Parts: sequence; structure tokens; C-alpha cells
Amino acid sequence: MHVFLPDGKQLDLDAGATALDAAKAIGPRLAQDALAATANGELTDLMTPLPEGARITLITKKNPAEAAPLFRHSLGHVMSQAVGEFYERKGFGPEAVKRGVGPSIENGFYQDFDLPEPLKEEELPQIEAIMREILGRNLEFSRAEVSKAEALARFAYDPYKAELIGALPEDEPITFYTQGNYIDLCRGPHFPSTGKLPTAFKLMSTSGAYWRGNEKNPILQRVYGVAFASQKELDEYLTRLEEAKRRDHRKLGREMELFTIDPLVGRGLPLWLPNGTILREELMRFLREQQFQRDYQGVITPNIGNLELYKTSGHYQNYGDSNFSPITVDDEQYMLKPMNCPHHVRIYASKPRSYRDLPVRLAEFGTVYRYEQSGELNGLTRVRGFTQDDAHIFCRPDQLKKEFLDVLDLTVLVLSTFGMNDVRFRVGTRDPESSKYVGSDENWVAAERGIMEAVEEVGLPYTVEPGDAAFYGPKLDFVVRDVIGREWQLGTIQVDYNLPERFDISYVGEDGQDHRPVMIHRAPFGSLERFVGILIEHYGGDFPLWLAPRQIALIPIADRHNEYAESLAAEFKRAGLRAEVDDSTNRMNAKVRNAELSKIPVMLVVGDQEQERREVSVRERTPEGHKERKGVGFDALLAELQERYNTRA
RNA sequence: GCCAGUGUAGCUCAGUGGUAGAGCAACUGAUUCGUAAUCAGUAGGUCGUCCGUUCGACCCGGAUCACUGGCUCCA
Repeated sequence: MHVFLPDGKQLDLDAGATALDAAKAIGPRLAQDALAATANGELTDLMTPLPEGARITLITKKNPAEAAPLFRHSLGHVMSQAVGEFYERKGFGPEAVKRGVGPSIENGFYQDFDLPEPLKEEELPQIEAIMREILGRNLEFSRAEVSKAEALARFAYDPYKAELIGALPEDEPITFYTQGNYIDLCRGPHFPSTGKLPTAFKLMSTSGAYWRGNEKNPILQRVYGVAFASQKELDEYLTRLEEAKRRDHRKLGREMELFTIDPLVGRGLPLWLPNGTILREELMRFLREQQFQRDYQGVITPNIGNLELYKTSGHYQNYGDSNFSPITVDDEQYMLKPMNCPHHVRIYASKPRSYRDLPVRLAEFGTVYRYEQSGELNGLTRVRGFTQDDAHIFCRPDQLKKEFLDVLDLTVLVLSTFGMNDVRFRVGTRDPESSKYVGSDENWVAAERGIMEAVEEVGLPYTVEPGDAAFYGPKLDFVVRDVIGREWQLGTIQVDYNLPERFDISYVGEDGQDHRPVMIHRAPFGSLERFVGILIEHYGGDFPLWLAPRQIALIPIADRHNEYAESLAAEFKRAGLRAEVDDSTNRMNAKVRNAELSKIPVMLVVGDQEQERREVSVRERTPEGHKERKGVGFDALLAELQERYNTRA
């Protein structure tokens, strides 16, 4: 057989040759240094036969980071071996530990275990120590192809492995990877030996995880680790985690008095404090202005609705478990509204509509309640009562594309206003296997095609995720990452042919006949709660002037300057800016410090000089530290701040 | 909902089977100060809640509630 090197040179090898054979053919030094390889662009290891005619590269110890998925996976095997030894040292038999899956993941690896007794988190350092012993033993990873029968016989004691083996196709070879006395069912690829693995790894945490991700299956214990090619990268990663903790919206939300969650009020029911309310109202004002420009009409609907409404819409049947239970009043049942759409549909239906009236764009900051599972609740990002920046656009089929593009334009504007660049666009389509979806095939096909065309026209990169659609139609979601890498869905745009049908709404067309409108559901923020939560972390609490709940701190140097400071604060207030005077008995240094810790963006120090000349001394928070300007005329500064506020600069 | 962990003053955290401590914040007084902490004093807690073991429980056991990290879910 032959393969090709990066320079195009052809290498002739024996049949079934591996990347190690290729390296040996080039030179013994390379064979010594090689860690992994790529074949036709895909990572592979040194012990797997190369495909005929492959273009190969060799990864050596000079650039181990390129083989990160491999060493992470291999470290996963080492951890698995270490856990086995740990329990053997505790006196359990070699078959006491059963194993689920154990892949490499971003930054590290995990492995699922069924253990004879739970592994405690404080025992992780002991596991880590055994792992380092195993690295010291410098065990070779070897690869072997076995028959299904052999594989089953080897893992007869382990029901999870047996299940995995049983599901493998008959005609493909099953591979085992072995290091020392540890054998695992594995497709590979792996590092050549444990001695060549990087030592920059750390076991982070354990958690429960259902076997095969199904909550009806037994729960296994998952152990997470992180691993990098160098200690420097690991340290940087751990530093990032620390930084993330500092930016956590739950911590900053308490420190900056933005919101609180009180168990007596209820889990997942945030209370907005005065500072948080300002933030929220600024966001609403921003979006209202945009919606006014785009001819949306505001509506207001109640927080509960008759159960029949949600039976008609299908929400009751499709999301029964995650609704709050119905309330019975006299002979009727009511439910806390989980969605605003049915209410808006009834507003549409409240009078006859003509084709000339369309599109009708109904917007509401609508508060909804959903009974999220208790374990899912998380600060502001996952709650049971929240307010969507919701709107429903009812339009003719021929208007759909233009309307969709306008909504997309609005969403892109929103994301860019907040400098959210790390956004993923996700098209959720139907899962062809599932039966939860309502509506005709033609409508689904039309809606899915419509979304993709619009996204492509705008030129946004997107991924398609089958099975991610709402029960009534496909959707386009915007997904951002929080500081610790968790992904959160923010805004959404959904195309819906089905609710109009379920509610039998129509408009009179040019031809005098009734026609069915199409609906677009959209929420550029998603929910104010989640958006604010993400925004807090995005800015690390350092909001731009227009969003900052506390914008200006006036700092008198001595008591005799309080009055001057108060007079300036009053002028700021008249101009619509949020200013406060620190009239505490603290020294001025301490006042500056407190304002800094409160993350107030603008600090104005006033003393004798300033008072005499109607000036202020300006100190502004910047990402680099702070910026000072002395002797600034008050009127000029007022105009400057007003301009910044109004333009949301 | 499931697995594991955590719960002591407003916040951050010590602590011991013999009925609790620090720093910051708060309050009072003094200080009037030029860009990240002035000094002194005062007050503040059924140790998440309930039940049990014990002569005695913040500490040991059980239950429960809440939170944290994951899993599952997310219209």
C-alpha cells in the first residue's frame, strides 16, 4: 500500500501499515517522537491501520496540543483504570467496577461508572495520584480487533459494556484498547503509551448521569477531568474558571442588588430589586423604541387563561407536565399562562381582518409561568416565572419572508448593541421519527425552507438541529455561551402555520374569500430574566452608562461640598440621569473605593476648586482601570453624558 | 425529577458533644480629609427547619426545605 506525506511525496508501506510504520519508514527519530497522526485530515493514532492512499501528517511532542482529543481520551482510560485500582485497594474485586461511556470532551474527558460504593469528591486527589503512577509505569496502549463473541465474553460481567457490544454491527470489527492489565472496548484513537501523556490534568468533579442519557435508565456516577498539553494551559484554564466565578450573575446580582430569590416567595420566582428594575426597564425602553419604528402594536393580556384556550392551542396537551396545575374556579378551570401566543391569537380574532390590514404585529412584555423541574432552576437563567419580550406577527404567506427578514434584522441589531459576538444560530427542524408535531407536511416543509432561505440570505452561519422544533413549527434560536461555557438559548424566531389553523383565524383576501394567515413568534431577548442574567456575566457587572442602574456618583471631598454636590445631582436628575451624592462621613478615598466596588461608571469628585468654578473632577471606570479628567465644566459634562445616554454609546 | 455535595450574623468565612467567634457592612461619636479602606465604640445569630440519640446537640442519626455542580428537560 502507499500513503502521501504533506509535501506530496508517496510512501510505500506493507499492507495494513499504521502511522507508526510510516514514521519508522521516514526515520527512527520521528518514530520515537511521534504521538499521533492525521489521515485525510482526521485524527488517528499510531496503531490503527491507515487507509490506502491516505494523505497523512504526523503529530510529535513538539505540538502535542494538536492531538488534544487523543490524550484527553487516553487520560479518560487511565482514570478508568485508576478508579478500578482504587476500588481494588479498598478490597473490592476486579469486576466490581462497571463502566459506561468515557469520551473526550472540550477541555477534558469524563467517564461514567457503576461503582460498588459512591466515589467521594475528596477522593479525587487519590484517583489522580494513582493516575500519575500509571503514567509513570509508561504502559503502551495496544489495539486489537476481536470478534463480537470474544468481546461479549470479555465483558460478560459488565452489563453496560455488553449492551454497547450487542448494539454494534456484525460486519464491523470490534476493537479493544489495552494498557497494562486494563482492557476497554474502544474505537480509539489513543496515545502510544501512558508515559507520553501530558501531566497537566486535574479531576474536577463527579455527578450523576443516566445510562445512555435516558432518565428511565439507572444512574451512573460520572467523573469529570480537564487536561491540556502543558501546565501553563491548565493553569490558564483554572484561572478562567476563577474569573468566571467572579462574574457569576448570581453573585453580582446580590452584590449589586439587582435581584433576589426568596424561598418564601417561591423557587424560581425572582424578585427584581430597584437596581435590577432599572436595568430591565432600560432594556424594555430600548426594544419598545425599535418596535415602534417597525410598526408593532403593544397589547396587554392577563396572566391566566381558561384551560380551553390552552387545549385549543395544544399547549396543555403537549406540555402538561411543565405547566402549573389548573386552578378551579366555580365550574371552570384556569391555568397560569405558559405562553402569550393563544392570547394574541384571540386579539387577532377579535375583529374581521382584511388582507390590507396585514401584517398585524402584536407585541407584549408578557409574563409567563412554567413548572420547570426543580433541579433545572438556576439564578435568573432558568426560572419558573419570567417575562418574554414576545410578539406575534400575523401575515399573508407572501409577506412571510420579508417579515422574517425584518425580525432577523432586529435580532442582529439587539445582539450587536450588546456586543454579543459569541452567538450561535440554530435552526430547529422536525424530528422525522417523532409524532409530537402538529400540522401538515407541506406547511412544515415550507416553513423549514423559509427559515433556511432567510438565514442564508442574511449570510449568518447556522447549524441545523433535527428534533429541535416547537410542536407547532420550526424555529431559529440564538444561543450564547455564559462565562463558564454553558450554552443558553436567548432569542427565538418561529414560523407557525398551525396555531392559525387550530384557532381557525383568517383574513379576507383581495378575492373576497377567507384565507389563513401565517404567524411568526419572536422574542429577540428571549426572556428579560435570562437576558439580564447573561448580560450581567457578559459585562461582568460593568454596564455601559445607559444600562448602569447607578450611573453617577458625586463625591464631595468635605461636608461643606455636600450642598454643591446635591445641586449637581438635582440637575442630573432633571436631565433624566441617575446621580447620587455620597454624603457619608467617609474620607474621599473611601468614597471613591465604594463607588468603584459598586461598579458605578462615572465618579465626580467635587471640592473647593470645583465648587468655585462650577466644575467637576471626572473619574470614569474603564476596562483598563480608570480615566481621570480634572477641571471639567459641569454644563459640558452634563451635555456629554446626556448624549452618551441617549445614543446608548 | 435523578445523583453527589453544601447550609453558622446582611456579606465572606472560623469553630467545638458542655447552650457561638472574626473581618467587612450597619448604627453612634469623633475626624473634614484631593482619586481604591480615618479612628473609637455599639448592636446584631432558635448555628436552614423538624424529629430522634444523649444528662446535655450547632456538632451524632433520620426526615424535610433551600442552594451548588452535573444528568434529564426547556413551547
